[in-house]
Amino acid sequence: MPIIAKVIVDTPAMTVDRPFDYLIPEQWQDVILPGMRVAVPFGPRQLLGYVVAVADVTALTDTKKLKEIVDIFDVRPVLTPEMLALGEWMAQDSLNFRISIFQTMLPNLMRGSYEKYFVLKNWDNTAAVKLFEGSETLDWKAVKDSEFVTALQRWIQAGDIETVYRVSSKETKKTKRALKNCLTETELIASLESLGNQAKAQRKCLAMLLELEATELWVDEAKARGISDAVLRSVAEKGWVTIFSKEIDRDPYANHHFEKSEPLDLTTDQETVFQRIFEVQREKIAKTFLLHGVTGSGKTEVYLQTIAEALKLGKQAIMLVPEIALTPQMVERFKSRFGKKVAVLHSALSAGERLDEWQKIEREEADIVVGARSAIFAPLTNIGLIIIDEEHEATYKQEDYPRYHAREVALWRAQHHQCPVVLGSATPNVESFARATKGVYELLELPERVNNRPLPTVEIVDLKDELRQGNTSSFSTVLLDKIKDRQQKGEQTVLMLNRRGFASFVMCRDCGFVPECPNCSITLTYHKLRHQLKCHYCGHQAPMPPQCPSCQSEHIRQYGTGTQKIEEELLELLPDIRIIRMDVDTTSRKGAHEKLLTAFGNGEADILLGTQMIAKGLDFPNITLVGVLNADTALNVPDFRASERTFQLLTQVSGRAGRHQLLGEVVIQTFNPDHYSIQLAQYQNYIAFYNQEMGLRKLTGYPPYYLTALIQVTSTDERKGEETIANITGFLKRELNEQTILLGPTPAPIAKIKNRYRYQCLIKYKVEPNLRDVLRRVLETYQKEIRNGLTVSIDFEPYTMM
DNA sequence: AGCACGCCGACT
DNA sequence: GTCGGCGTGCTC
Repeated sequence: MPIIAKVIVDTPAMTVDRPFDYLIPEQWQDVILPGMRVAVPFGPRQLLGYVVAVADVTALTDTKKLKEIVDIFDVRPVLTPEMLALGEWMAQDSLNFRISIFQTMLPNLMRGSYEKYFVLKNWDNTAAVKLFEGSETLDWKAVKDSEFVTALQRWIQAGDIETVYRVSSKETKKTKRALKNCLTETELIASLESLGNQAKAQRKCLAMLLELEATELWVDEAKARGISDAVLRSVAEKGWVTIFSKEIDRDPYANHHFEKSEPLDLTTDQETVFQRIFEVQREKIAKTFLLHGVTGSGKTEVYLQTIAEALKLGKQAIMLVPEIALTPQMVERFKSRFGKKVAVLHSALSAGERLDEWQKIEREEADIVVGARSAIFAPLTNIGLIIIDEEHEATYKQEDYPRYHAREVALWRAQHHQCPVVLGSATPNVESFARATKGVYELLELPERVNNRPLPTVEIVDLKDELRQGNTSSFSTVLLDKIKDRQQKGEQTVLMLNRRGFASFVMCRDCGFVPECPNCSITLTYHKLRHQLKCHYCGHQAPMPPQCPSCQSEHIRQYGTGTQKIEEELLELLPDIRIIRMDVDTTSRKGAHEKLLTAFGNGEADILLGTQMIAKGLDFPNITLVGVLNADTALNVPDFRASERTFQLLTQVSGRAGRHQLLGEVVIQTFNPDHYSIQLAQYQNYIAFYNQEMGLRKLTGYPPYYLTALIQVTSTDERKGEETIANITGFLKRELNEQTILLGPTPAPIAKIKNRYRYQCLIKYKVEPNLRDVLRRVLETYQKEIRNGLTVSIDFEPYTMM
């Protein structure tokens, strides 16, 4: 009989990132299992914790220290043994805290909610009774900032009051009012006859109940049939029906109807790819495929059919898509093919909806999970296939704690379940493609668009020439002519404004002064709506100065371009053009994204104007022109992946044009027409891009030729930060191989955020078997410095180095 | 992360 | 003398 539970407690700190032993009270001795959530006393507090193991003995020498588990929150484990093992691996591999990992694996509502309150014990203490306002308890929050804190401390010492810490789960169920018929058919008829003539509404109600086959009915529905609340109350009073709250699942797609779709015929290429994946599915081995298919080559149909095979084999499947591509269009495709078997997880769900979807998976009511990054932790127990669409997308890497890459988690789970992983992309991550050429992954290709649709023709426009010809607008002559042409033909245009590394800022024309955030080393962004300057990192706001604060000149104005400004500019050039604008402003409301896309799909606009969010997943037959207004802003970012990102973005957005009957055209406007990432995007020539990029990576010593880890130090004290990063770099130099390259120490590209100075050092290495141990030692050393406003963080294979 | 414990300066 | 500041160590 296990009497000891090993528990990871809810405190994300290095010193407690290990299991603590607790006694299992007798009544729970065969109830508590690994993976369950419990409440445990931890120091003076009570915390939520995850049982990671049960045992007969404790390794603790002083067994008097053992405390008992005080509460349990689950009847069955919420974390499977697989998830516990995965969590352990993630903790070791990425130096994450175990508690943070477990919490990301589960819906937010399963986290603990904490209460602290006082209980009055001595009612003779009149001052206390007064403060408690005659009640037995007093909430800590109500007094924590008041002048009574010292008095309370005194009373605790005297034993007049006690502090109570309580942890509970936040889970709630959504309920809906329902009515239950308490009468038999004969009783119903009798009651009907007993009613007087004036009780027409009650008669109608009973008549309805008679017709009803079920004994229960939603109150909503009764109302819809013309039975009012008042009538329900009177029949309930007579005991004929009871009204109660019934738990329901929140189904975010409850009001959608999905047309059933059938598998499409596959092209020869699709068939070859499908068969190869299917072969491995039957063999039940862990193998990773890289599916390189040009835009419009029908990757999604292959996904759908391999998933169908997984189901036929009695298995389940996970399909990850970038958050931004988790559009209603995408969900529609899955729901219409697989119906109720699909669970969808994305950031637009409310906490309750997310919990319900999770539970639907846990109860094995869903066999297919479609979702963004964290859906890789879906509690499926019999996975037969994992697909990551647009595998090159940066959103698969979580950049804050716990740091993880969904691709790596997918590979781990595939190993556990012995099933294939399919990484799909038109523009694979350079590292992934390198692995495919080396045979670590198996390369599968879809080189042609379905129905032999040609790729769109791409024209590159040099904005320097436009300027020379005196065109200072955001639209080149070529692009504007083509837009006009489409408008006349009734075809549609997608315009993308690339916002990466780019925002509208303010500058003084006379002295060049640019307003910066006082807390962060970043230029302030101009917001037209409020006529304000805003910092995107700390939220600092300032009014737009009427004069230059530096030279008093009035020639201070906004530079750079936002979608709003583009919209105005275009309306000035083409007054009768209909534009739908998609950016953070117009899509922040729930469902707005879907609404705008539907409107565009219905032909309610000539132009869809947006930021990167429109580059993916759009599939409308009438789009024949794609314009990229500024292709190169992403090139100016200090990041070794800048070219790769630019190439990927341009290729993706170009792929939106001419996907169906009509031919597509693309216009790319740039100041760097000769840059290889732009040149090669013109022909969607991934292989040429890959080769060129690999040459550069080799020369500069970046992935995949080197592995990387980024150490970042932040400090409120500039000197201390500088000192610390220097010490760490020195330490690393001593501990690591001679061949390992250390870039730094240097200030981070954004040298200050929220008044914290930032420094970094990039480790580039080939073989470092002890790297994790060495870095763990670094973290341990500076762990106590957190108190002095210093943080040290480590990111393996970073995606952004800002 | 919190919280207690403990060691120093400035007050009744 | 003691109240309360915050540096340090511990939590099964």
